[in-house]
Amino acid sequence: MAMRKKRTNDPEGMRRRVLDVAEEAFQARGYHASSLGDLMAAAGITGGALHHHFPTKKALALAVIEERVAAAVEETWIAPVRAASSAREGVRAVFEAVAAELERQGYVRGCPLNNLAHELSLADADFRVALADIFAGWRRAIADKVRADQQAGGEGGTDPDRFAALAVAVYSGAMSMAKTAQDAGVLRECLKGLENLQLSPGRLVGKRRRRVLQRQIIR
Amino acid sequence: MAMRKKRTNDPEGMRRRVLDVAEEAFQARGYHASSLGDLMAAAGITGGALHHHFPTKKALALAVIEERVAAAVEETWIAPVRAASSAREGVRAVFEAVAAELERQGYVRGCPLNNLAHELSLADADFRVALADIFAGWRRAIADKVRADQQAGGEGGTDPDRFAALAVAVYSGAMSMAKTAQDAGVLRECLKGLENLQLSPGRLVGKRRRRVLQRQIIR
DNA sequence: CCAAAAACAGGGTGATCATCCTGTTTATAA
DNA sequence: TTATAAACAGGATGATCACCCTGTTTTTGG
Repeated sequence: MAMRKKRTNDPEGMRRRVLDVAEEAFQARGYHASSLGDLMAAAGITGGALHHHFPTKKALALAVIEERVAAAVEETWIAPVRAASSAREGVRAVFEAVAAELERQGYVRGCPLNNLAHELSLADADFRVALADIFAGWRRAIADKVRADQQAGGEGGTDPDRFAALAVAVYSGAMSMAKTAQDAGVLRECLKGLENLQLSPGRLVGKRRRRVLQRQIIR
Repeated sequence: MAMRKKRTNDPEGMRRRVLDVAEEAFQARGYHASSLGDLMAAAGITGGALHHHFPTKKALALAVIEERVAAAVEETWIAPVRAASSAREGVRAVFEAVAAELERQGYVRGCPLNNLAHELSLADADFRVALADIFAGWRRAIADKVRADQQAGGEGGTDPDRFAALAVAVYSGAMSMAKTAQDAGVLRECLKGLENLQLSPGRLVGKRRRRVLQRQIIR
């Protein structure tokens, strides 16, 4: 009697399921608190399959960062800001949408990028660079939108890079507090502050100073 | 021949040394990445001594949060803001001082409170509450200073709670980026934005809404 | 059709980790 | 002085973890 297929090889699907589970676990419990055994059980896969697609836990986390976290920032922040009528309106809309979503679901897991950035930036240089690149792209998208507004005649008194840094900082910090308090209200509070924000133009004396610190990853 | 003292019991000193190395390790590597073996070796103590003062790792972390992290926020933020000529000046001075210190030491370890908040808030309710209390005290100190400024005739158009939330959020978020980029420049960039901040008064229609989300700690 | 590689299964392994336990030394109180 | 508790020493233990290895099944390329 002929044996039926015991397995259906589906490498893309398998890889996607692993990333799904890992993204979820790293967001909810963090990198170190998520064991590969947990992930294997949650994804319903074996150690051999996991090791085939991601030889180490670090490789898996790097894939989560570069593919999933970056995509989440793109979807949640960059695309909406680009599509908005202005940078200010885009930032406002994202804050509003995130606050509404958090209140709807009833708990706050925090920002995926900031969550991993805090846990992994000092642990490994590859992690740190990957995460820093996402922050940079996030800020650049907002600053570019401000510059586009200025080309269109608006936002005369706003320094694009400064506004972008402030928007990302306020969101990151507000989300940190919201997660710790399990209360999304601080997001709305901070949004109101940002809405009333007036930014004087950056003084144009010389290029913006940028002092990169010497790297030193501890132990 | 008489045996000399083999040991000098010093419970306070022992406890302090454990907290010293734990504070340092949790800040540099995080809670889960710091093993009790590492801490014992760094502090030069035995397992028996550690277990005597802190029966579990969680108890040790809780002590670090309640005694050391809270004290760090008090020393770095609350006391300087209270002593400043105004809330705005206090916030400015702290940003400036922290940025200068980071540039001096050449690397960025991030904010102790935010570091632990991100890793532990969702992991354990006791951790979360202890960390949320520190955030609350931090914001309250700044808001109180704004109210004092208003009693003295200044800051007429600023909502105290809103300004405090924004200041803490900007600092937390800027520090997150500074840590990930290993570059303190974003702190100065965000400070400039805060300096030019104008906050319209909060509308006084009714009490400030505060919607506390139902608790749901994952797994 | 037939190798060769890719995809997956599943048990093993050494290391690490938090906690516990028994015993010894030091301080305290009666 | 003496009993009692606190303070510390140091090894034991069971669980967990990331990674590896061998073998089997499926797909692919010639």
